[in-house]
Amino acid sequence: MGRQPCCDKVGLKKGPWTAEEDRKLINFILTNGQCCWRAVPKLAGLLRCGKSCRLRWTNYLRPDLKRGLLSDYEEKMVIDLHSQLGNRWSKIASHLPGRTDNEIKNHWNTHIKKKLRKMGIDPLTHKPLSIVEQDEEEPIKKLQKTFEEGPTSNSKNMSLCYNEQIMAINNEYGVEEVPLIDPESLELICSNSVMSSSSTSTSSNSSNDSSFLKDLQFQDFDWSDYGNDNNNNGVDNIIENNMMSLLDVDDFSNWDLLLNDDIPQSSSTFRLF
DNA sequence: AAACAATACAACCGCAAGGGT
DNA sequence: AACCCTTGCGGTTGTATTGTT
Repeated sequence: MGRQPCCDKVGLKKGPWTAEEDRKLINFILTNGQCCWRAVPKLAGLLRCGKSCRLRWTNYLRPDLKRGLLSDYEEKMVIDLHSQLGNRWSKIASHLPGRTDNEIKNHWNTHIKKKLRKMGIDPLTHKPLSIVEQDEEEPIKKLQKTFEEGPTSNSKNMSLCYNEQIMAINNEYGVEEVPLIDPESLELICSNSVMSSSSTSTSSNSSNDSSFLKDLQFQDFDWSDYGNDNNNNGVDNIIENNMMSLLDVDDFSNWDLLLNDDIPQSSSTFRLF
């Protein structure tokens, strides 16, 4: 028995959203609020599945979203939170108002990972790469030892593929991607982490001390009630109680642009409440 | 100027959690 | 308890853009 698809995919559109589709979705959400995403495409006149609509709204069209690159402060927060929470992007995103889990995940994979590696930090463990490298060199050392121990029944074959095996190990561990540590930058990192830990009473490891996270808490923009009501009164409640959250937005210029076939690219002009 | 490669990010996919019946 | 449905999450892919040769 196969899994039931989230929606009937026959005839549904995939790929990038058009301005017209965005306009339809925004108009629908503005009029009706968020409810039962499965029904949204039909009601909004979209040839998309509900899941796609939800993602488009939460990751791109929501009025409280910031656009543009993460600031240095936000980036530092992401790194600190990631060291404590790991790849729990939604949890990390909850500490960064106006940023989505998807956005943070993408930024992590494209920018922060590289930055950390350049700084000599392993993005996975948040430890200096020298420690990681020592561990990673073990398989290569073992292999070298095997070859140094003299001929065996299959040494001929092994010698033929020694380089390939080294390459395989390097590929597996990404050694070629790992730059040597610049002692200066490492020192800088360490001193920074000492400073941050002394100022926030935490270290960068996975300690349970939550004071650091408390320090990082922003005033939340509360969407929790918005659209979580799935009963029949949901829409009315949403419109009555929560749509003001949307309508309190003090500058609709971005949406005006969008509704005029111009997708907003610049940073958010929406106010958080 | 064209072709190719690298990068950034939007969008998709599958799975799991949670709530309702 | 079992099933169904919706939503949320994290990993992955696809594609547009930018950089390089």
